[in-house]
Amino acid sequence: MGRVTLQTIADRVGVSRMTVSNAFSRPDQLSDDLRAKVLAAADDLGYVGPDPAARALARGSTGAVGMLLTDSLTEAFGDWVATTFLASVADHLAGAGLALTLLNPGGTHEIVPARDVAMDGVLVYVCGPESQDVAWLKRRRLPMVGVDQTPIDGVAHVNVDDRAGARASAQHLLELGHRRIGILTIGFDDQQGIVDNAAVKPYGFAGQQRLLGWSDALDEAGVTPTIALAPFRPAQAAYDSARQLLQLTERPTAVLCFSDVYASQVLRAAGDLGLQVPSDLSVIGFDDSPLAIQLQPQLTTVRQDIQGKAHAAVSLLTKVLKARQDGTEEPADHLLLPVELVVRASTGPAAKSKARVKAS
Amino acid sequence: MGRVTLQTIADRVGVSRMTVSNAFSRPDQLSDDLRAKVLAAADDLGYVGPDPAARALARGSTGAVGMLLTDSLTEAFGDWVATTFLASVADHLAGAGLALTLLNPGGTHEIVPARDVAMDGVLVYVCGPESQDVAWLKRRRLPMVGVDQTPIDGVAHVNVDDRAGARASAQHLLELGHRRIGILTIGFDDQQGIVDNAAVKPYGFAGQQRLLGWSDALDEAGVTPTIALAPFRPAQAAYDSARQLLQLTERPTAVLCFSDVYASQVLRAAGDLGLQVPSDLSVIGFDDSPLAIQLQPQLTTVRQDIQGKAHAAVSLLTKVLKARQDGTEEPADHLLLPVELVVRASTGPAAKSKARVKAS
DNA sequence: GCCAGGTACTGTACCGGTACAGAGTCATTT
DNA sequence: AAATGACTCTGTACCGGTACAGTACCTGGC
Repeated sequence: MGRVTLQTIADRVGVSRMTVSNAFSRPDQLSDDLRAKVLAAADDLGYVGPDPAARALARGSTGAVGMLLTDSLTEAFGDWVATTFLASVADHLAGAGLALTLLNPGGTHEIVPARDVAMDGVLVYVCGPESQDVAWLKRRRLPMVGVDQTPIDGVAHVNVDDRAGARASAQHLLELGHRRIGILTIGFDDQQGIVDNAAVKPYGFAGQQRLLGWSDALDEAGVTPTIALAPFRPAQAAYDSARQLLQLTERPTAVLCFSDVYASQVLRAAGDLGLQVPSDLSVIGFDDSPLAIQLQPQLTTVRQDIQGKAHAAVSLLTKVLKARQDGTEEPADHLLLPVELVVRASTGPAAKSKARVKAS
Repeated sequence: MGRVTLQTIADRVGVSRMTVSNAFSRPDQLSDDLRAKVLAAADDLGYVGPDPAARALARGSTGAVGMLLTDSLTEAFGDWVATTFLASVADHLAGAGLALTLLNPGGTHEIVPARDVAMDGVLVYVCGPESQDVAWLKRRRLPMVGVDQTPIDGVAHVNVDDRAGARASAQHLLELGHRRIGILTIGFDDQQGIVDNAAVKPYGFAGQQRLLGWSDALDEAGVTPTIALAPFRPAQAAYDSARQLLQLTERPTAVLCFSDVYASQVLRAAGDLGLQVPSDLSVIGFDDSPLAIQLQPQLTTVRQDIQGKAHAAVSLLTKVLKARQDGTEEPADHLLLPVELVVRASTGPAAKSKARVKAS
């Protein structure tokens, strides 16, 4: 007994293969009676439905879109922002009847998912333009939307206004009277601790944009921050760098952080050093993750709307998909989503007396 | 200018289409010289590689396996166990050169991923046997491995020895002298608070197994627990149920919890009621998530090896895949992974005096 | 000098569908 | 009575590859 295909059913019912195909895929193309008969025969034969692989070839669409992430997934899933985004993307895609395929980058094997997996389009999340996988995807001319990364020419993008958010948070500190300001942001794996401002090269697009934003405000006020870096993982690295910042002779009265997670390490370091937040030290995070309100004190931070980002990315991608299908021009918009400074309890006025004592 | 296919390249180089195919897919089938020439021509024409969809049809394999989860992903990603498992699965699959496709269950649309997406096999995580999506997958006769769920006949499974873990944790309490024991476990959405023991029907396979395990030990000791339920979300529900338990006249001296998250809510409720852990109350969690050591006091809990579970599931699935390909018999093993009781600071001897006073 | 066995390439027959342009049939319009 | 059009169903030509069984040629062994 061979496999059941459209032809098997067609023979059984005594119609053409095309009619059986229509029974499944275009119900309006045949009478209800016949269709019922066909479906009954199909069911009887144990036919499940048109073979997805064959259909994908014939139709030119697969019903799945890919998602490329920089790191191994275990890495990415340790990050609240990435996880939340991914989940939200999957849910939004579900609404469009699309499945989400996770593309492991690299592929030491002869198999490179970005080259070898069939999909209708792809979301590229936090990947540099130099990524090999992105190169494959581009060569395939797959409909593509980049998210939270350095824009690539001719590709649609969704980004968050990291720069404006960072600017606002720095401005907030300035308005509170802070002048000795530390920055704890994300570096490459080999970067750790306080670094020369001229040499700072944060990791990733968001890292760069946030630094630019902080600098926008601080430069304007003539304030030169002290910058410390730490790789994203392990968390301890951020703690160590935070501690370095807080043990400077000219200890900052406030620290701007790359993320809420970094900020939590600053809080921990502050606690361990006997510093009160916000009276001795103000701390600002980024993202407004759930952590922000769990921390003691609750964190002043910059909120980004991750669900909104996912929604924007999915709808932009489906737009590109549709344009590709219709043969119309494919949008290559660069969306920039707004952020919002959320002031909570971790920031307060600069401690003037102490600052003077130390500064003199 | 049409699309570049194998034929385009074959014509250009003056060889057969088959030779071009071999140049890409079976390098040993042609001379290095010719292969280089073919690849150069391909590159020149902007050919990316064999079309994945066509290849999938011809070869009968797609390079991706699916993963079916009960809930929406946003739901699942709120769960540390599920997230960690998912990430680990993806990473292990990467090692086998496979991508992971997330199958949204249901599909209100005419599109049902479980039926319509091409894949080589599928992991089914925490889905009941009554799931429609599982039914589709079974009808497709896809190689399949179930994880953390009620075993389905003829399907390979990976489960954790929840029952033994629960038994051990209850035993631990008994050995510490506890006789008034509360249980806080997972219920369906409409179940909340203390319920009649006879009527308890926990949610999901793990929930049922853990209850069985606790009962194994408690029954043997002639102890009848007080059982409270709470849906998995929101977390507040577990808190409310925990509070009910702790405000009983005959307050339990120890609480067994479905998960570390539940246990954390018990700790919180205990704190709010002025109870000291472990002197007034012992608490045991399940999973040994990172939360367990973040809590104050650190949690006694049952450790399950989630990475190991992912590894087992992936290698079992690849085994089934291989058997399918080779035409050999497909394994339908039911693996049961061991767990381990980890005793930390949240459990201690039953407070005898108090117990007597209240009990008298 | 003949045969065995390799290597390098080709021809044919699929894989299992879908798109699209007919071709009948029958009721309605002019 | 012929034309129009809606409704059903069919035939053919792909979609872009891969498997497998040749065929032709070359090399070495006896």
